[in-house]
Amino acid sequence: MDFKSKLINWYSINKRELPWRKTKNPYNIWLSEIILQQTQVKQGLPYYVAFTAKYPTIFDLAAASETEVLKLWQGLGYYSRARNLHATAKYIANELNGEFPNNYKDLLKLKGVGDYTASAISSIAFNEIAAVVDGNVYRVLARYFGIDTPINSTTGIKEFKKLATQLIDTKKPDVYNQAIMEFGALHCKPKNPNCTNCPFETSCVALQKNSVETLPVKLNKTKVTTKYFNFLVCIDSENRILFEKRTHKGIWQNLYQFPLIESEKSLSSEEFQLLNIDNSLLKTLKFDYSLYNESDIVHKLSHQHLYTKFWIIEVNKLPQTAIPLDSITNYPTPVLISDFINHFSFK
DNA sequence: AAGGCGGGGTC
DNA sequence: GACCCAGCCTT
Repeated sequence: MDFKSKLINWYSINKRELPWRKTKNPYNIWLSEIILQQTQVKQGLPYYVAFTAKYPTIFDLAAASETEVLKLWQGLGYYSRARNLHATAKYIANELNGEFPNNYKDLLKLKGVGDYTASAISSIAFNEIAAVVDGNVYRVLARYFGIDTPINSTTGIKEFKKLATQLIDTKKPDVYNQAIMEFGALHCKPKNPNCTNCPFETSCVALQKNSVETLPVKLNKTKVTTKYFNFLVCIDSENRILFEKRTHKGIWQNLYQFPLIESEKSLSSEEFQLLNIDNSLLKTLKFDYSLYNESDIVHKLSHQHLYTKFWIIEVNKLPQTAIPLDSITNYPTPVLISDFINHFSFK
Protein backbone atom coordinates (compact mmCIF):
# COMPACT_ATOMS: atom_id res chain seq x y z
CA MET A 1 0.00 0.00 0.00
CA ASP A 2 1.17 3.50 -0.74
CA PHE A 3 1.28 6.44 1.68
CA LYS A 4 -2.20 7.76 1.03
CA SER A 5 -3.83 4.33 1.16
CA LYS A 6 -2.22 3.44 4.48
CA LEU A 7 -3.29 6.79 5.87
CA ILE A 8 -6.90 6.43 4.73
CA ASN A 9 -6.96 2.86 6.02
CA TRP A 10 -5.72 4.00 9.43
CA TYR A 11 -8.32 6.78 9.40
CA SER A 12 -11.21 4.46 8.61
CA ILE A 13 -10.40 2.49 11.74
CA ASN A 14 -9.33 5.21 14.17
CA LYS A 15 -11.21 8.39 13.29
CA ARG A 16 -13.28 10.20 15.89
CA GLU A 17 -16.98 10.78 15.47
CA LEU A 18 -17.23 14.56 15.17
CA PRO A 19 -20.32 16.57 14.24
CA TRP A 20 -18.70 18.39 11.32
CA ARG A 21 -17.85 15.02 9.77
CA LYS A 22 -21.52 14.24 9.33
CA THR A 23 -22.17 17.05 6.87
CA LYS A 24 -21.06 18.47 3.53
CA ASN A 25 -22.74 21.80 4.21
CA PRO A 26 -20.06 24.43 3.50
CA TYR A 27 -21.42 26.70 6.23
CA ASN A 28 -20.88 24.02 8.85
CA ILE A 29 -17.49 23.03 7.44
CA TRP A 30 -16.37 26.67 7.37
CA LEU A 31 -17.58 27.26 10.92
CA SER A 32 -15.72 24.21 12.21
CA GLU A 33 -12.51 25.18 10.42
CA ILE A 34 -12.48 28.71 11.80
CA ILE A 35 -13.13 27.43 15.33
CA LEU A 36 -10.36 24.85 15.00
CA GLN A 37 -7.65 27.28 13.88
CA GLN A 38 -4.88 26.99 16.49
CA THR A 39 -7.40 25.22 18.69
CA GLN A 40 -7.63 21.60 19.75
CA VAL A 41 -10.76 19.62 18.95
CA LYS A 42 -11.56 19.10 22.61
CA GLN A 43 -11.57 22.84 23.23
CA GLY A 44 -13.42 23.82 20.06
CA LEU A 45 -16.13 21.15 20.03
CA PRO A 46 -18.53 22.74 22.56
CA TYR A 47 -18.25 26.05 20.70
CA TYR A 48 -19.16 24.36 17.42
CA VAL A 49 -22.21 22.81 19.09
CA ALA A 50 -23.24 26.17 20.57
CA PHE A 51 -22.79 28.09 17.32
CA THR A 52 -24.71 25.61 15.18
CA ALA A 53 -27.51 25.52 17.76
CA LYS A 54 -27.83 29.31 17.94
CA TYR A 55 -27.03 30.01 14.29
CA PRO A 56 -28.25 27.04 12.19
CA THR A 57 -27.66 28.86 8.90
CA ILE A 58 -25.37 31.59 7.65
CA PHE A 59 -28.36 33.93 7.57
CA ASP A 60 -28.85 33.47 11.30
CA LEU A 61 -25.19 34.27 11.93
CA ALA A 62 -25.35 37.27 9.61
CA ALA A 63 -28.39 38.62 11.43
CA ALA A 64 -26.65 38.59 14.80
CA SER A 65 -24.72 41.53 16.23
CA GLU A 66 -20.94 41.33 16.50
CA THR A 67 -21.22 41.66 20.27
CA GLU A 68 -23.55 38.69 20.38
CA VAL A 69 -21.15 36.61 18.28
CA LEU A 70 -18.20 37.61 20.45
CA LYS A 71 -20.18 36.64 23.54
CA LEU A 72 -20.67 33.13 22.21
CA TRP A 73 -16.98 33.06 21.24
CA GLN A 74 -15.94 34.19 24.72
CA GLY A 75 -13.19 32.01 26.17
CA LEU A 76 -11.98 30.57 22.89
CA GLY A 77 -9.35 33.21 22.20
CA TYR A 78 -8.00 34.74 18.99
CA TYR A 79 -11.08 36.95 18.80
CA SER A 80 -10.28 38.27 15.33
CA ARG A 81 -11.60 34.90 14.20
CA ALA A 82 -15.04 35.75 15.57
CA ARG A 83 -15.01 39.24 14.10
CA ASN A 84 -13.98 37.91 10.68
CA LEU A 85 -16.48 35.07 10.97
CA HIS A 86 -19.29 37.52 11.49
CA ALA A 87 -18.15 39.90 8.75
CA THR A 88 -17.85 37.03 6.29
CA ALA A 89 -21.29 35.71 7.22
CA LYS A 90 -22.81 39.11 6.50
CA TYR A 91 -20.91 39.30 3.20
CA ILE A 92 -22.06 35.87 2.00
CA ALA A 93 -25.64 36.30 3.20
CA ASN A 94 -26.12 39.80 1.87
CA GLU A 95 -23.81 40.08 -1.14
CA LEU A 96 -23.79 36.48 -2.36
CA ASN A 97 -27.41 35.68 -1.49
CA GLY A 98 -26.20 33.08 0.96
CA GLU A 99 -24.40 31.06 -1.72
CA PHE A 100 -21.10 29.91 -0.29
CA PRO A 101 -18.00 30.25 -2.52
CA ASN A 102 -17.37 26.73 -3.81
CA ASN A 103 -13.70 26.65 -4.78
CA TYR A 104 -10.26 27.27 -3.29
CA LYS A 105 -9.57 30.47 -5.19
CA ASP A 106 -12.79 32.20 -4.18
CA LEU A 107 -12.71 30.89 -0.62
CA LEU A 108 -9.23 32.36 -0.18
CA LYS A 109 -10.68 35.85 -0.68
CA LEU A 110 -12.86 35.59 2.42
CA LYS A 111 -11.80 37.37 5.60
CA GLY A 112 -10.17 34.97 8.03
CA VAL A 113 -9.65 32.30 5.37
CA GLY A 114 -6.05 31.56 4.43
CA ASP A 115 -4.37 28.77 2.52
CA TYR A 116 -5.16 26.08 5.07
CA THR A 117 -8.84 26.93 5.54
CA ALA A 118 -9.52 27.46 1.83
CA SER A 119 -7.97 24.05 1.15
CA ALA A 120 -9.95 22.42 3.93
CA ILE A 121 -13.34 23.81 2.91
CA SER A 122 -12.86 23.27 -0.84
CA SER A 123 -11.73 19.68 -0.35
CA ILE A 124 -14.11 18.61 2.42
CA ALA A 125 -17.25 20.37 1.21
CA PHE A 126 -16.63 20.37 -2.56
CA ASN A 127 -14.13 17.54 -3.16
CA GLU A 128 -11.60 19.89 -4.73
CA ILE A 129 -8.04 18.56 -4.90
CA ALA A 130 -6.46 21.05 -2.49
CA ALA A 131 -3.97 19.74 0.07
CA VAL A 132 -4.20 21.05 3.61
CA VAL A 133 -1.02 21.89 5.48
CA ASP A 134 -1.65 22.46 9.16
CA GLY A 135 0.48 21.77 12.23
CA ASN A 136 -0.36 18.07 12.04
CA VAL A 137 0.61 17.78 8.37
CA TYR A 138 3.93 19.55 8.97
CA ARG A 139 4.75 17.06 11.70
CA VAL A 140 3.70 13.91 9.85
CA LEU A 141 5.49 14.84 6.63
CA ALA A 142 8.62 16.17 8.35
CA ARG A 143 8.98 12.89 10.21
CA TYR A 144 7.95 10.48 7.47
CA PHE A 145 10.29 12.06 4.92
CA GLY A 146 12.94 13.22 7.40
CA ILE A 147 12.69 16.87 6.39
CA ASP A 148 14.46 19.39 8.64
CA THR A 149 13.55 22.54 6.74
CA PRO A 150 12.01 24.90 9.31
CA ILE A 151 8.25 24.70 8.87
CA ASN A 152 7.79 28.40 9.48
CA SER A 153 10.36 29.56 6.95
CA THR A 154 9.32 30.76 3.50
CA THR A 155 11.07 27.85 1.82
CA GLY A 156 9.64 25.40 4.31
CA ILE A 157 6.08 26.56 3.73
CA LYS A 158 6.50 26.15 -0.03
CA GLU A 159 8.30 22.82 0.27
CA PHE A 160 5.67 21.22 2.50
CA LYS A 161 2.76 22.58 0.44
CA LYS A 162 4.32 21.13 -2.70
CA LEU A 163 4.89 17.77 -1.04
CA ALA A 164 1.37 17.67 0.39
CA THR A 165 -0.02 18.43 -3.06
CA GLN A 166 1.93 15.51 -4.54
CA LEU A 167 0.68 13.12 -1.87
CA ILE A 168 -3.04 13.91 -1.77
CA ASP A 169 -5.47 11.23 -2.92
CA THR A 170 -7.02 12.83 -5.99
CA LYS A 171 -10.00 10.47 -5.81
CA LYS A 172 -10.76 11.22 -2.15
CA PRO A 173 -9.21 14.59 -1.29
CA ASP A 174 -11.80 15.13 1.44
CA VAL A 175 -11.02 11.87 3.23
CA TYR A 176 -7.27 12.12 2.70
CA ASN A 177 -6.97 15.62 4.14
CA GLN A 178 -8.87 14.67 7.26
CA ALA A 179 -6.96 11.41 7.54
CA ILE A 180 -3.50 12.99 7.64
CA MET A 181 -4.62 15.60 10.17
CA GLU A 182 -6.30 13.01 12.37
CA PHE A 183 -3.21 10.82 12.18
CA GLY A 184 -1.08 13.71 13.35
CA ALA A 185 -3.48 14.59 16.14
CA LEU A 186 -3.99 11.09 17.55
CA HIS A 187 -0.99 8.99 16.52
CA CYS A 188 1.99 11.01 15.28
CA LYS A 189 1.72 13.39 18.24
CA PRO A 190 4.31 16.04 19.19
CA LYS A 191 5.27 14.18 22.38
CA ASN A 192 5.32 10.41 22.78
CA PRO A 193 4.15 9.46 19.30
CA ASN A 194 3.04 5.85 18.98
CA CYS A 195 6.00 4.72 16.87
CA THR A 196 6.02 1.17 18.19
CA ASN A 197 2.63 0.49 16.66
CA CYS A 198 2.67 2.58 13.52
CA PRO A 199 1.53 1.75 9.99
CA PHE A 200 4.67 3.52 8.77
CA GLU A 201 7.06 1.71 11.09
CA THR A 202 9.25 0.45 8.24
CA SER A 203 9.06 3.50 6.00
CA CYS A 204 9.28 6.50 8.35
CA VAL A 205 12.65 8.18 7.80
CA ALA A 206 12.69 9.88 11.20
CA LEU A 207 12.09 6.58 12.95
CA GLN A 208 14.98 4.93 11.09
CA LYS A 209 17.27 7.87 11.82
CA ASN A 210 16.08 8.32 15.40
CA SER A 211 15.06 11.92 14.73
CA VAL A 212 11.37 11.68 15.61
CA GLU A 213 11.90 13.83 18.70
CA THR A 214 13.63 16.65 16.85
CA LEU A 215 11.19 16.94 13.94
CA PRO A 216 9.62 19.09 12.77
CA VAL A 217 12.05 22.01 13.08
CA LYS A 218 10.52 25.34 13.97
CA LEU A 219 12.23 28.73 14.29
CA ASN A 220 11.45 31.97 16.12
CA LYS A 221 10.40 31.56 19.69
CA THR A 222 7.86 34.18 20.65
CA LYS A 223 9.17 36.50 23.30
CA VAL A 224 6.93 37.30 26.20
CA THR A 225 6.40 40.82 27.50
CA THR A 226 5.17 41.63 30.99
CA LYS A 227 2.46 44.20 31.65
CA TYR A 228 0.80 45.51 34.79
CA PHE A 229 -2.96 46.01 34.65
CA ASN A 230 -5.08 47.84 37.19
CA PHE A 231 -8.79 47.37 36.63
CA LEU A 232 -11.12 49.90 38.23
CA VAL A 233 -14.24 48.12 39.38
CA CYS A 234 -16.41 51.19 39.94
CA ILE A 235 -19.79 50.53 41.50
CA ASP A 236 -22.32 53.12 42.64
CA SER A 237 -25.13 53.05 45.17
CA GLU A 238 -27.66 52.11 42.47
CA ASN A 239 -25.71 49.00 41.59
CA ARG A 240 -24.42 50.32 38.34
CA ILE A 241 -20.92 49.66 37.10
CA LEU A 242 -18.46 51.02 34.56
CA PHE A 243 -17.83 48.65 31.67
CA GLU A 244 -16.24 49.70 28.41
CA LYS A 245 -15.37 48.34 25.00
CA ARG A 246 -11.75 47.82 23.95
CA THR A 247 -11.93 49.52 20.58
CA HIS A 248 -8.25 49.91 19.80
CA LYS A 249 -6.18 47.30 18.03
CA GLY A 250 -4.37 44.70 20.09
CA ILE A 251 -5.52 42.02 22.45
CA TRP A 252 -9.21 41.53 23.10
CA GLN A 253 -10.39 44.02 20.49
CA ASN A 254 -14.15 44.74 20.84
CA LEU A 255 -14.41 42.84 24.10
CA TYR A 256 -15.49 44.62 27.30
CA GLN A 257 -13.63 45.33 30.50
CA PHE A 258 -13.54 47.56 33.55
CA PRO A 259 -11.70 50.87 33.04
CA LEU A 260 -8.02 49.98 32.85
CA ILE A 261 -4.93 51.79 34.06
CA GLU A 262 -1.68 50.24 32.95
CA SER A 263 1.33 50.85 35.19
CA GLU A 264 5.07 50.30 34.94
CA LYS A 265 5.10 47.98 37.90
CA SER A 266 2.80 46.36 40.40
CA LEU A 267 1.26 49.14 42.50
CA SER A 268 0.82 49.34 46.22
CA SER A 269 -2.32 50.87 47.59
CA GLU A 270 -0.47 54.13 48.29
CA GLU A 271 0.95 54.31 44.78
CA PHE A 272 -2.48 53.59 43.35
CA GLN A 273 -3.95 56.48 45.33
CA LEU A 274 -1.32 58.89 44.05
CA LEU A 275 -2.04 57.76 40.51
CA ASN A 276 -5.71 58.60 40.86
CA ILE A 277 -5.12 62.24 41.65
CA ASP A 278 -4.59 62.86 37.95
CA ASN A 279 -7.14 60.39 36.69
CA SER A 280 -9.85 62.20 34.80
CA LEU A 281 -12.46 59.60 35.58
CA LEU A 282 -12.03 59.61 39.33
CA LYS A 283 -11.09 63.26 39.72
CA THR A 284 -14.63 64.49 40.07
CA LEU A 285 -15.90 61.63 42.21
CA LYS A 286 -15.71 61.07 45.91
CA PHE A 287 -14.92 57.44 46.47
CA ASP A 288 -13.60 54.75 48.75
CA TYR A 289 -11.48 52.04 47.34
CA SER A 290 -10.13 48.68 48.38
CA LEU A 291 -7.95 46.08 46.77
CA TYR A 292 -9.59 42.82 45.69
CA ASN A 293 -6.40 40.79 45.36
CA GLU A 294 -3.29 41.53 47.44
CA SER A 295 -1.04 39.50 45.17
CA ASP A 296 -1.24 39.96 41.43
CA ILE A 297 -3.42 37.68 39.38
CA VAL A 298 -1.15 36.51 36.59
CA HIS A 299 -2.95 35.95 33.31
CA LYS A 300 -0.71 34.32 30.72
CA LEU A 301 -1.24 34.80 27.02
CA SER A 302 1.10 33.24 24.48
CA HIS A 303 3.01 36.50 24.13
CA GLN A 304 2.09 38.58 27.20
CA HIS A 305 2.06 37.99 30.93
CA LEU A 306 -0.45 40.25 32.58
CA TYR A 307 0.06 41.02 36.26
CA THR A 308 -3.32 42.23 37.36
CA LYS A 309 -4.92 43.98 40.30
CA PHE A 310 -8.64 44.65 40.66
CA TRP A 311 -9.39 47.83 42.61
CA ILE A 312 -12.89 47.98 44.05
CA ILE A 313 -14.12 51.56 43.98
CA GLU A 314 -17.38 52.54 45.60
CA VAL A 315 -18.89 55.85 44.57
CA ASN A 316 -22.19 57.56 45.21
CA LYS A 317 -23.27 58.07 41.64
CA LEU A 318 -21.64 57.13 38.34
CA PRO A 319 -22.13 58.95 35.01
CA GLN A 320 -24.80 57.80 32.56
CA THR A 321 -22.32 55.56 30.73
CA ALA A 322 -22.48 53.10 33.62
CA ILE A 323 -24.47 49.92 33.05
CA PRO A 324 -26.69 47.98 35.46
CA LEU A 325 -24.68 45.37 37.30
CA ASP A 326 -27.23 42.74 36.31
CA SER A 327 -26.49 43.22 32.62
CA ILE A 328 -22.76 42.70 32.88
CA THR A 329 -22.91 39.05 31.85
CA ASN A 330 -24.44 40.03 28.51
CA TYR A 331 -21.15 41.51 27.38
CA PRO A 332 -18.27 39.56 25.85
CA THR A 333 -15.19 39.74 28.08
CA PRO A 334 -11.72 38.24 28.29
CA VAL A 335 -11.38 35.19 30.55
CA LEU A 336 -9.37 37.35 32.95
CA ILE A 337 -12.44 39.54 33.47
CA SER A 338 -15.09 36.84 33.48
CA ASP A 339 -13.10 34.88 36.07
CA PHE A 340 -13.15 37.95 38.31
CA ILE A 341 -16.87 38.50 37.78
CA ASN A 342 -17.58 34.88 38.64
CA HIS A 343 -15.57 34.98 41.86
CA PHE A 344 -16.20 38.44 43.21
CA SER A 345 -19.24 38.87 45.42
CA PHE A 346 -21.06 41.91 44.20
CA LYS A 347 -23.30 43.29 46.92
C1' DA B 1 10.26 38.15 7.00
C1' DA B 2 8.68 38.97 11.50
C1' DG B 3 5.54 39.81 15.01
C1' DG B 4 0.83 40.04 17.09
C1' DC B 5 -2.99 37.55 18.42
C1' DG B 6 -5.91 33.51 23.60
C1' DG B 7 -6.67 30.06 26.13
C1' DG B 8 -6.14 25.37 27.36
C1' DG B 9 -3.57 20.96 27.33
C1' DT B 10 0.64 18.04 27.78
C1' DC B 11 4.97 16.76 29.59
C1' DG C 1 8.75 26.22 32.51
C1' DA C 2 8.51 24.97 27.13
C1' DC C 3 5.86 23.54 23.51
C1' DC C 4 1.69 22.70 20.89
C1' DC C 5 -2.93 23.34 18.85
C1' DA C 6 -7.57 21.73 11.70
C1' DG C 7 -3.57 29.78 11.14
C1' DC C 8 -4.44 34.50 9.68
C1' DC C 9 -3.38 39.20 9.39
C1' DT C 10 -0.58 43.35 9.48
C1' DT C 11 3.63 45.69 9.01
